Amino acid sequence: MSKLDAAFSAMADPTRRGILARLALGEATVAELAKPFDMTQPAISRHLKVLQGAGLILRRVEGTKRPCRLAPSAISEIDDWLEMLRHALSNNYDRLDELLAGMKPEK
Amino acid sequence: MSKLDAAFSAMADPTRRGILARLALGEATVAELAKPFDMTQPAISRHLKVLQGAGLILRRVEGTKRPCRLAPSAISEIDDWLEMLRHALSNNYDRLDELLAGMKPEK
DNA sequence: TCGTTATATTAACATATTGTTATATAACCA
DNA sequence: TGGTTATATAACAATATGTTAATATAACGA
Repeated sequence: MSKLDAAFSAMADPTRRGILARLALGEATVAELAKPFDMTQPAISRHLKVLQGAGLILRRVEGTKRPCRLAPSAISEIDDWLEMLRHALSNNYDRLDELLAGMKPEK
Repeated sequence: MSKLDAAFSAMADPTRRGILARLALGEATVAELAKPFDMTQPAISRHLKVLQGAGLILRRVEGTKRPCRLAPSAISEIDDWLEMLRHALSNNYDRLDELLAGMKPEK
């Protein structure tokens, strides 16, 4: 699985986006991250594994705790790829299409 | 499924990203989109359905053809959400990260 | 050491996704 | 008309994903 596959796929889950949103406020432990969700701790652990595998979060060891935080380079690959679409959409590549679509005689 | 779920999930597949990349160059029919992939036409049709469901592409009817193009608002919701992470990552909200990183009271 | 806390791992299961083939629909063209 | 082209849908198998429950590991505190 490519890095982009993993990153987009990880972001596709609302629980995981919730976790990322929480981490945007700062570091948090697994228990802290699990709190807001109506979900078991193992489920959260697996979501964290997915986020880590996608390079979106980093973890450290502090006693029995494993605080998580956003990976500094988290969204760079995603952003790079989206830049291609952004460019296509901001320039008038698609305007010509729209124009042609509008001019086509209806049946 | 939320809009964001659908959008991220749609982008998580390399075939669908390939289709989007092709559409960034301009409108294309289903057959044209299917060409580069070692995959049957029905499989491509389903990928297109996923992309359309996620609001990433638009389609029109032209005879027996169904040309596809990027939806103008394609990545806006994704971008909005990523902006939150971008902001969290650019500002050093995580003071602990800052401490661990350099121990410098830089400003 | 013993019990508690924090987290990870495994097993079992249901659901979703992705691909295939076969067939349907609908417009075009001779 | 009838045949071809362009695309969609149905049915199915294989695989992936997400959840819970049960258990394991590992560090803390008394």
